[in-house]
Amino acid sequence: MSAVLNFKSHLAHLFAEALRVVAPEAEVAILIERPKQASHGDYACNLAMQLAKPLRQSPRNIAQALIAALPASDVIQKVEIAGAGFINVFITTAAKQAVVKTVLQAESEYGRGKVGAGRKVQVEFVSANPTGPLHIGHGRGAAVGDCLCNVLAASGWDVTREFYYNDAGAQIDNLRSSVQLRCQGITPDDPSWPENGYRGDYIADVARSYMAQETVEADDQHITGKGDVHDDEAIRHFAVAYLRREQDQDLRAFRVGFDVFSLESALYSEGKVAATVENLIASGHTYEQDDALWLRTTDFGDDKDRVMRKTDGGFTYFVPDVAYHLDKWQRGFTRVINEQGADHHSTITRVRAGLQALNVGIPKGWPDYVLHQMVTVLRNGQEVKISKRAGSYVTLRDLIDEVGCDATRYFLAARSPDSQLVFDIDLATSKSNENPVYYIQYAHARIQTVLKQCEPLVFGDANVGLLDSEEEKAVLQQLIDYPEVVETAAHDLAPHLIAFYLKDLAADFHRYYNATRFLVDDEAIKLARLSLCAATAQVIHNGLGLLGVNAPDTM
RNA sequence: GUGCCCGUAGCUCAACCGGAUAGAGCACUGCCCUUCUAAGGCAGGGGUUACAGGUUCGAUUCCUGUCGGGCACACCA
Repeated sequence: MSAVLNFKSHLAHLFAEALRVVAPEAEVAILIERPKQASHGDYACNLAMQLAKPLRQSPRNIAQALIAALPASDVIQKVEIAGAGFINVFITTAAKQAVVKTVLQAESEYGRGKVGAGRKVQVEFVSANPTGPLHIGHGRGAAVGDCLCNVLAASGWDVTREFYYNDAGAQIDNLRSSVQLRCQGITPDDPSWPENGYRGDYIADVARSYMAQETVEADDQHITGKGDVHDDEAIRHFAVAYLRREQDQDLRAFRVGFDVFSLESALYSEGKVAATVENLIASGHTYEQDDALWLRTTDFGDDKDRVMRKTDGGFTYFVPDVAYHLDKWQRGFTRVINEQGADHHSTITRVRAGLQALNVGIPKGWPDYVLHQMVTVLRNGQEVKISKRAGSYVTLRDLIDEVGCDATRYFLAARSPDSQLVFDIDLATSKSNENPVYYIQYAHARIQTVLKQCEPLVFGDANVGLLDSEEEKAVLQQLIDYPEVVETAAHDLAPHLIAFYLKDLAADFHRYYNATRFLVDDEAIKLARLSLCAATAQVIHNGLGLLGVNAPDTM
């Protein structure tokens, strides 16, 4: 039996052959697509319409010639010309049925591809400042970033997940002074509370813990509170460790892990910031003005030059950022993707400009960025304003506790990062049935229940040729599509495509389930149907795995 | 004012980097459980794809402009 399952690329090759015969000179892209309507076949090619102009012939005539030149293939049942000149291809049912055995043999490997070819890619995401708990915006970054990593890994990339801590700036000093004031019993409603001090209750928790001389564990370090109200350095050290621990715990509860944690403070202590500044000066793209050092970012597409070293001698934040990205490059990551909130988009130009100015062979558009738009939270039909300073926000921890990890991850990852997201807490909790994640998980659970009643099952003997109802063909086609969906999600850096796909697969399965009885007397039919069920469950399992969502056996 | 993202059914979103009659869910109406999980399925109504032009065989998709929403435009991070 022919093992061709990637019909799209198979057909593309066939049409390329036909094109060489019909119009060897033509330079057109061969595009095979899935028609929306079943009557238009399984796959369609628009080559004839594209060739109409250069060949000065009618599309239908060209289509006729292309079909005549199309090499034979045992997966093609028939080819038709339709509409203005579409070439519609129908795949034999037998070729589609083969997917069942392929899935059952490959198991969790089904859908994994080799496009990445083992190349290294580093994905930086979350990268929250250690100045407070993770909020829902970080949650979106965590969900999107983690799924993106999973999808890239499934496409054959060697993925490194990295978290960058801005632990060395003005906001850290802010944190320190806020904690210090709390240690002294001063609260945010006191008139002496600084304008930009952190007001959240968690600051009081940090202060209490510090004064009680508790020990926190973060990043393999044990830090014990000194209890000394006047030791700035000890307070800063403890507060950062305390909040990092909180973030680590939240991320673990969200099932997100990292391979590497990078610290901004380390870039300073290891001299990487100083070295980067020296190299930028040596590059000739800097100048002194008004007692400050400027980088001529306008040489690289920025709309104005940027200060590197302030009049007070400190560096602006993007200088360590450039040093950090140079470090990524020197670690051998020719591909880097930064997943961030859209409120950081102005940094892109500056970081890239700094890297270009260094002139060390870094490509112009490096690194890549995936920016997710802002998340609005609705509670009781009202928007919850997120403000870290005012201390009002919805934490990731709240969401995990109230909504659950599965639903939260799905909700936050199931939308294009380019779109703003409205997270309605009441909808996600009180009416959790409406959440599509349950719809998908339910399909998986239903299958497991059915399979459990017939164990042990040996699908090797299953006659998949018996699967030819409309509902069965729809499910088969979905299973065939899965590897391509994974590949597209990785290529487009669009993990939400997995979520949409799973919803469609679940819908086709539920339709099949309602229309068909599996546990029938005819053993051959029963085994064939159960093999399709098992293959469907496998793909749901694999897809949900990419989203970091569980595939439960019972609900 | 400048840059980036978005605008599709009453609501939340799709439409495979230009394709054929723009699709789901929620909500609304009516059906389907003595048999595998009804957290499910079937049927019905609901649209000038914000607006106006342009590009071409063909536009929700690309280009220009207008309107509307969000984000960012520091010697803050």
